[in-house]
Formats: sequence, structure tokens, C-alpha cells
Amino acid sequence: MSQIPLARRSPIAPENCNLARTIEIIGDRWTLLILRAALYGVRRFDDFQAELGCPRTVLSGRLKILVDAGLLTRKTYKVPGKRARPEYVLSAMGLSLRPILVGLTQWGDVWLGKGEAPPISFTKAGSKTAIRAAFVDPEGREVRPDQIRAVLRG
Amino acid sequence: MSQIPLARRSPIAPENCNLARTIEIIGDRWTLLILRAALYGVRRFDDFQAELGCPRTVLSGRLKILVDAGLLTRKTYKVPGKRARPEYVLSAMGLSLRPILVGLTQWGDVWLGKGEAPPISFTKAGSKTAIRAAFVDPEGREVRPDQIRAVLRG
DNA sequence: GGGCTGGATTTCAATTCCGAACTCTTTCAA
DNA sequence: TTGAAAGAGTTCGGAATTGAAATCCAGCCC
Repeated sequence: MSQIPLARRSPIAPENCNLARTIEIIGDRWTLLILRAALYGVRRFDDFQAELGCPRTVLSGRLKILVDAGLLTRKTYKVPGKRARPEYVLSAMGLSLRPILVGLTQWGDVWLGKGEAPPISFTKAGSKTAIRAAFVDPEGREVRPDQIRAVLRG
Repeated sequence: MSQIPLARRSPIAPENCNLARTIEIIGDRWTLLILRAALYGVRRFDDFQAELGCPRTVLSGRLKILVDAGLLTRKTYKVPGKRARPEYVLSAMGLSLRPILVGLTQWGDVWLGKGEAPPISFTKAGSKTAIRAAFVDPEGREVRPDQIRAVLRG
């Protein structure tokens, strides 16, 4: 029934596993919620704070981590008549997490959705049909999950 | 430059957002590392502990959460001549996170990879070319990131 | 100057985490 | 029959992190 054969250890030590490294950066409740908000267009400190409802200390710290890691870029914006403020904009590095967060959203729709229609869905521009996160080969054709093979180097 | 227009709040309140709900369950360092190990075939308490190096109390708690949430199933295994022990195997719900963890791995390969060849890569069965996470339409054709539109219900 | 505003820091109790030792149960070995 | 081993936890202090609120701080307005 379980597709995965028993292993006592993973084939890659967590120290040099890029998945483990990724988890070190974004594997955190608040960090993920910040990225969620950022992908919806939130950029300012107080807006993040209102959105997440987290302590300002935590928000401040997490934003710093994300900027240092390169997922967010700290820019300055200026509303006329107000002083300049920093805003936190997704970099290309952060933007490229979008398929993953959409994938997580769709996973939640399936397994946590309580039968309701999902509150947000995704379509191709100019079309009404839904799109989904998936794997594709180099030519852009879908590869079904059961066709995925892992290959170890060396 | 930034593709995402400024927003003061996200269009969906975190309370009834399936992405936020997902993050509540698996948005945690140790939880994600447990799932990583589980997807590599690790099943037993002490093996998880050796793999993650986390306190046994934390592991015990996280496993309980994952079992309660339905991602792991607690079964009993018996090595001949040894007493029966519990093991934690991925349910269908947990297995369906695999594409997401593969996506995170590849994101790490691109952005954290330090120029080395990734220690693990993914291909389509019977092929040698790499696959990648992307969006597809219902027919399985790739949709480029700039063509994605979010649609709110209601 | 004095108030306002949006970032960020300080403070401190409450929680969570860590690490090591300890428990409990069954099986094997002396 | 006693005892050692092994696996899966639990117990227990001390350390670190979190949460909530108050405070600070810099520039823009009047």
C-alpha cells in the first residue's frame, strides 16, 4: 500500500540537502504567512502586521531573515506628503516560490476544504478553465506524479 | 518590475484560507523535516530521531500532530524475534505532498545550490531529462507564470 | 515647536525547546 | 532465573523563543 520502501536513513544527509536548506529558511509558520501575504501584494510592515496578527518583534525578525536570504528586497516608497518608508517586495527568488504556494493552496483545497468550493482559484489569462500546479518535462508537457523518478548523483 | 500590484490586505482572510490552514499544519521546521524523511522511506521513531537530531519530546509531539491531522498513519510492525513496535507511514494525504516537497527541493537547487550539481534530481520514468514544477491547464499543457490569473469566488 | 505616523526596539511573563536521563516492555542470552 | 538489550516513548530542569503591550525614533505636517 505504501509506495515508499522502508529506509532507516534518507539517502542524502540533511546537511547537504537542498530541501533541508530550503526548510531552514522558509519552514516556519510566520515566514510562510509573510510569503503568502507578499504573493497577494502586501508590502508594508503595518499591513503585514494587520494581516498576520503576529507580534511586531517577530515580524521584524522574520522580514530581516527573508531580506538577508534574498527572498524579499527592501525598497523605499514615498507617499507624497509623507516621509519615505521601506517596503518589502518579492525578489525573483521569492516570486519563484509562487507555484509551490499555489500547490499548497490546492493541497489544502483537497484535504482541508470541508467540501466547500475553494475561495480562490487560478486560471490562464483570457480563459475560464482552472490551472493547477504540476510537473512538466522540458517541453512543457505534464508528467504525472507516478511517473516521477528520483535520481541520485554519484 | 514587481509583477504583483500593491495590496493593503490579502483578498482572503487567513481564517478561511486553505493555504493558511495548510501552513498551520505543516508550516513548521521539524514537521517538514519529518515529512522529508518520511518521503524518503523513514518510518520508525528512532530513525526519525537519528535523521533529524531533534529532541525526542519534539518528535513525539510532531508525530502525534501529523497522525491526528491524517498525514501519517500509525501502524504496528514486527521484526521476527523482536517485540511489536509502531511505525509511522504516509497516508494518501501525506503522499500527495510529494510534488510540493520536490518543488521545494528544486527551488533550493536553483537558489541555494552553491553552483554544485544537485545531489538528487527528478526525471520522468524512462527518460533522462529533468522535470520541473510548473502550472498546467486541464489538458496538461504548461501555463507560463505571467499568464496566471487568480479568481475569487463570489 | 508639537503632534502624527509608520517602522522598529524594549520589556517581561508565558510558552516552547533542548538535552540528558529515566521508564517500560518484550526478547534473547547466560 | 536473572539480567542485559533494544525501541519507543516520558520526565525534568535550564535555555531560548514567543506574545502582547508599551516605548522609542525619525521625518513630515501645521
